[in-house]
Amino acid sequence: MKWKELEHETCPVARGLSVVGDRWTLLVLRDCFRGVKRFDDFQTSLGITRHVLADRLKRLEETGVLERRLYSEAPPRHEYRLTDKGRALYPILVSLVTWAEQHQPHAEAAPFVYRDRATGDLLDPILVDRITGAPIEPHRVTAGRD
Amino acid sequence: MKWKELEHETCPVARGLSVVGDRWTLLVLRDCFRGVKRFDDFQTSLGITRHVLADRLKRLEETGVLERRLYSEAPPRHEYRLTDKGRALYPILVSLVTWAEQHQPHAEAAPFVYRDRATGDLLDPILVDRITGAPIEPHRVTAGRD
DNA sequence: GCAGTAAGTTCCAAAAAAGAACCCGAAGGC
DNA sequence: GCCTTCGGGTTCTTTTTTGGAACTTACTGC
Repeated sequence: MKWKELEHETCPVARGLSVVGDRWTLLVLRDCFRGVKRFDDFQTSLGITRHVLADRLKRLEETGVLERRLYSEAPPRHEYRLTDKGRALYPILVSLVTWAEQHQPHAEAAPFVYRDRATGDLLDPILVDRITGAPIEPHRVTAGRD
Repeated sequence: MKWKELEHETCPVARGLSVVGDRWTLLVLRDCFRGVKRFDDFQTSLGITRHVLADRLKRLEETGVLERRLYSEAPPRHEYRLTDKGRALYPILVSLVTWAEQHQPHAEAAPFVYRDRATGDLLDPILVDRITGAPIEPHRVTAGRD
């Protein structure tokens, strides 16, 4: 199976990965959520080569995750912003961070945490059903097509 | 930045991706959650080359996500099972599936859904705080080190 | 008119993945 | 005994992707 063919797979994992399954893409998106918008800021923040960065930004724009907008006419300058589709990736990033902090911790760095912006309370992210609030765990659910 | 160096990054996104950020790894894990355990079953299910599959399984074992256990002495035969650390990746996979179904849908296939195994009710996975139940969204939270 | 800046491109070398064939140690059929 | 099959890999060779650095374009400020 080639990478390009993934986007037309019926499996939703494969379709998701066709957009964000690449080595750099989620790191680019992490920066987007941190407020990074410009090419050179991504580049210095990530240490990615300009070549690969240009390609990833183009793909993310093509898939509708980022929007490329002109913020200066002369000289032409662009910035990249998350679309609604892009912001909807947030739970994936938070789940990844939570997992990494718990199971792949860094030896020295202080723990990385999420807090409620209003109250400052520590948050403990967990996946539940929107209606019942029941936790979503492998042994409690079935996955499949309707 | 080289890929191998990612595992010692302080950023939790980078550390998480050092384990699951690869093209194939999450597809292998998808199969694990579906109950696939044997080398050849992964290979035919994924269409991955045997070479790359052997490498991914080895890495996943090394990082403690999968456990390789002998189920036959002669000839020696192994199977791969999720550890607790591996099962803890479930929210990432569910978040990815949910995002893909909503924003990257397949033209023809019936929708892919999660159901409560006991009641059969449709589930709508959402990330919330374990204590308060408040949804975790970019504009409501801050992310950083303690 | 020279240096600096933002956003890329281009070129070449190195690393990783694809694809296919091959290997090993049983076990089963005949 | 000999041949084939099966599970679980390893070894090739060829493409594709990355990495690294230099070059381009269109301004601005000094």
